[in-house]
Amino acid sequence: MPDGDFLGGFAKGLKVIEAFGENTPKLAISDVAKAAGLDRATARRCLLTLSQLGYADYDGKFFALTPKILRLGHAYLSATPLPQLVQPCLDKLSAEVGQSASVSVLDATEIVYVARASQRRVMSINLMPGSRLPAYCASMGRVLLAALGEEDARTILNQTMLKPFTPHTKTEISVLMKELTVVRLQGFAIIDQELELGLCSIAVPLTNGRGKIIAALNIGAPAASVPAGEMAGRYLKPLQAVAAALRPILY
Amino acid sequence: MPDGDFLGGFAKGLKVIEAFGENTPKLAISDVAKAAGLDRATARRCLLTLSQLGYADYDGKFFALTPKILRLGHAYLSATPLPQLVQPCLDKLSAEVGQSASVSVLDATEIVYVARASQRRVMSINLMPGSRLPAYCASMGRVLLAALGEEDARTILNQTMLKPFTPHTKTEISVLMKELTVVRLQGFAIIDQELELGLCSIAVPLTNGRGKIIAALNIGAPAASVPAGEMAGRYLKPLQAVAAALRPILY
DNA sequence: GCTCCTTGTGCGGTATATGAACAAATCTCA
DNA sequence: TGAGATTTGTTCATATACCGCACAAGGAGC
Repeated sequence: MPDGDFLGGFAKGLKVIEAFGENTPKLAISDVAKAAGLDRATARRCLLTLSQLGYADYDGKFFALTPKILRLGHAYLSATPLPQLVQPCLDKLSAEVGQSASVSVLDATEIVYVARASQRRVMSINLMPGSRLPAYCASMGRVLLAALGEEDARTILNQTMLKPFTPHTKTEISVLMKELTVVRLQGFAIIDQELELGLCSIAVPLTNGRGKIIAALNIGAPAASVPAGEMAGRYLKPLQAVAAALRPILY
Repeated sequence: MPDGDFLGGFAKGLKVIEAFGENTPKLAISDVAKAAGLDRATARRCLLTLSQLGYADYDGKFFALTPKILRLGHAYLSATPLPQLVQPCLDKLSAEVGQSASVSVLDATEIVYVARASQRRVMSINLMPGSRLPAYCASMGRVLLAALGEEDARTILNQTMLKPFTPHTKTEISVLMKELTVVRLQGFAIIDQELELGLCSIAVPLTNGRGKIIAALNIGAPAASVPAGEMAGRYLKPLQAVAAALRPILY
């Protein structure tokens, strides 16, 4: 069924790149074929192409991506206005409150960090632009899901593997939906150690000049020094000030 | 001429993604075709495919990449051991000396940041994992070029657009080659405002367990607070300590 | 209204995907 | 250790989908 304007070969190649995930730096042809759901012959040609273009290395047995592959993602970060516009504000905010600050957008069920100013590390995972977290248990995720409206948010939650990262993680759709309503009303979201023990965070939406919510802004802090109850008191105003300052320059 | 194992279509698709560069967040079909050197019909099919897969947005006139495209590059950062292994050391180093520290690798004529711990911002450009700088005028670039050996380094310099970013930038191949010899002998490189006025940096190579240089590690500091002459005295030992600590765990 | 530039669309020739069959390596278990 | 079993990599023929050209249609600018 030739869709006319859909290039199956290209799509398969992209799947091959995505086959290289978290814990799989080096993959054999069959591994890739399995991970991407492709025929081994097809996977092989994609990999050899990547290798010839310098996007992958091949030692005769395993393929591994090269740093050149970063060009693809970096095309977005350097081309899109959002990361560039918010970075200076993020730096200032982070220095002001002495905690890490980040901006992220929604991609399906995950939030994607597009800019970040990190203070001392409090999380076990290392976040950077391009990093992803499940939306349902991240403060920015809650804000962005709330912005979608009831129905769309529920659709996304239904697609999500709701797994408890800590004993505090909320994993029931009804509970999460109620939480989203609260977030929508109060205009911010607070996460108390739902993603990682010892970590609290608070997020507000970033709206563009026309009032559309296009991203979220947050501050994360160690629960030991800033209990969840104090997050709003300490950080809500600075966050809202930055959001207000950014509004006119965002599109 | 069917190369047997090379997928032209896939290669073209990747070129289309790379067409979205620095100052071109939104591109029309013809723009992409021109930038990537493709037929308009081909560019159009690639773009529509990207759009159908969710990697790009199409408003009927312009295409723009979506955050989903970051999955491609992030596959590398999260899959490759190097960034993960060095990040903790980088954080410690950065906190210790109170300056930004980074690790990068070489990709053709450019260095690519694979990990970074940033202190207050001193550069006008915002560096993050995936960012690129020309190798010839960056301290880590000098280290990595020196590691290549005379001949390969010269080849790369010949491919490079040697442009003076500041009055201090060295742009003559003979001068640069001599500089590389010095770097090779002394085991580190210092850049004094060659990339940006007011910025000095010092870099050392990172070797793996078998003695091969696989990356470079640097510290950048404002020239105002740390003149170039003091860079080595202050930062060389900490850098070398980190490099030595990393050696056994790098492969 | 005219031109120039851009976009959308069919069509033929050609390169590419497919799946099975073969070869080579790796594993398993005596 | 060695032979069979299993997985893996590669090759090949054919049906198919893709490439690029040329033409038609839609806007933009003057």
